[in-house]
Amino acid sequence: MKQVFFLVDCNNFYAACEQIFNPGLRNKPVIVLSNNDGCVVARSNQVKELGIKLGTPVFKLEHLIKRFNIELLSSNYALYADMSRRVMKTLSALADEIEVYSIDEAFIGLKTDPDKVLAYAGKLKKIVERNTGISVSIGIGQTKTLAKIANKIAKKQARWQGIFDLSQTSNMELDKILRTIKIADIWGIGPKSTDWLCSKGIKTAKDLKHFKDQGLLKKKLKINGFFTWRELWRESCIKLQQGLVGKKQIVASRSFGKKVNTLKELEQALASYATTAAQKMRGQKSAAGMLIVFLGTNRFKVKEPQYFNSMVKFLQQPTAYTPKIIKTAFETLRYLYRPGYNYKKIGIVLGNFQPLGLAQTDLFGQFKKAAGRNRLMQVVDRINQQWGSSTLRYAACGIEKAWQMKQLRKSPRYTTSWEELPVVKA
DNA sequence: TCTGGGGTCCTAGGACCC
DNA sequence: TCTGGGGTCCTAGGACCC
Repeated sequence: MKQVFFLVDCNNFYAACEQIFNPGLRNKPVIVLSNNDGCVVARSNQVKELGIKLGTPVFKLEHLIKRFNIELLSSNYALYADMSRRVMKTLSALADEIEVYSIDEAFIGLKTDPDKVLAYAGKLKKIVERNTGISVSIGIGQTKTLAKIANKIAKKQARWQGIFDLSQTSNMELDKILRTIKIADIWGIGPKSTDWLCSKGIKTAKDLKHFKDQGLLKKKLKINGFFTWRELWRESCIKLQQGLVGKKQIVASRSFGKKVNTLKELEQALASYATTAAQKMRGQKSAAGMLIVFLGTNRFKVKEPQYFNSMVKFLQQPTAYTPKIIKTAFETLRYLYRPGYNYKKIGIVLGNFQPLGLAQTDLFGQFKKAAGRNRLMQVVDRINQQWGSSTLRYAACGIEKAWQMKQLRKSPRYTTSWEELPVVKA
């Protein structure tokens, strides 16, 4: 019995979600766009083959889009979140230890006989695909870092059919494979570390593994980089994080779909994001002890005057009451606002969480008031959950919302809205 | 015209206390 | 009047992830 990690990663997740519910999109080049329909966040295989990179602004792709008849879609997070939940639920039923790592990835930890590893991975893959329609790739290794690397290989090299195992390779074979992995493709090694390592002549995962000066490594890449190095030697340092972990902070922010320069419009947008963030926070049963408001101009317009700023505000009483959060955010915004700029973005961060309902209060009267407010918020959340997210709104969020982001190509919420269920024509 | 959004963790340095 | 060092907490900034 030995400990192995499986990294299960959905293939082209957002594009795949769209293709499941719209068969006309299958086997076609599909791009899913970021908010405001700005740049590429997901691609179907056909688009990857065209060499289109993640993050490319869509206006740079006009010619390719026409030439190859690429389908463009706005991102539809309600759909992706629901599909993710289905995938993770299926995996959880098949695994003792699971860490949901991102919307489309999960680590699974297992103690097993080496000869059963591949069969188990095959079972995971088959059942997820059958239950959800989403195809996955699985990488296996004695550490999370190696499982990540194995997953890359499973995805890239078709002959492995979506499953690649590094847990049973000999040390010599492992080094041979690590030689083919570029330093920038290692989990935990970002652009800064890549630059530094390359300047030292370290270009592949094998080079890093055999780098001798551990002291220097620790000094430059810090403790996490050192863990990465040890994980390449099959020593597990980064543990599985199981269970539902509440967020430590919650951010809501968007770029505007049009020019915004009045305080009034900024307030409306801020109130809307504060509402979203507060609702999310109550979903994890937290109350905020702090909030940050930030705003800024469009950094790509180099000829326009630029302004970025943010401010932290601590709340004497942690609160989950949306009107209080909006009010505090407005006070903060008034300090930050400068007239005469074209603003591109505003946002709010909630943090310093305390469990909802346990918030300390100094006066009995305050306590009673807080209980009433919690009940009110529960009712609002439940109504919005059942009847659509904007059934009950705050007047501060505005009615017209000219600043709202552009999403001209959004698919229906097939799985989360009764009005938008897919209909099968007989 | 058009360039995403939402997170976590680590560390250095300052403030403060004893 | 002189003189010290250790510990903790907080915060801002950096780096990284999907």
